[in-house]
Amino acid sequence: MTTDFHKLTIAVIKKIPRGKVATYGQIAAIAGSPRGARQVVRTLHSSSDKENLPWHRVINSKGMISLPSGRGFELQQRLLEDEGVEFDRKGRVNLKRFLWQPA
DNA sequence: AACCTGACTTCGG
DNA sequence: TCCGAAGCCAGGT
Repeated sequence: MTTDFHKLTIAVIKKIPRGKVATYGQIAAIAGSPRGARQVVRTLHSSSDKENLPWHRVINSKGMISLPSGRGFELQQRLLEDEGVEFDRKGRVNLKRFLWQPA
């Protein structure tokens, strides 16, 4: 897939600072497609490794990790905690504090 | 070309 | 705050 959206998405994800998180929809919007959250997912699936993307900093709008337990969930949560991102009792991140605010 | 699927999101009850 | 339904987009079959 070689669309502008794809490239932009990669570029945007690379900018997410350590200790912060971004939502799929947020990234999609910045990349120019407010409704493209699902495309962001594709990009992660296809280029997270080769592009060296901080995929663990991408979570859903509820502030929760979207991966199924046993297939990355634990890893993602650990990586984020290592960067200082906190999870509440129900595994949610306080977006008020950790959401990346490009500005 | 139709149909299915996914690391999503928003909205109403 | 939680749950279900409906909307969305693009790639794979």
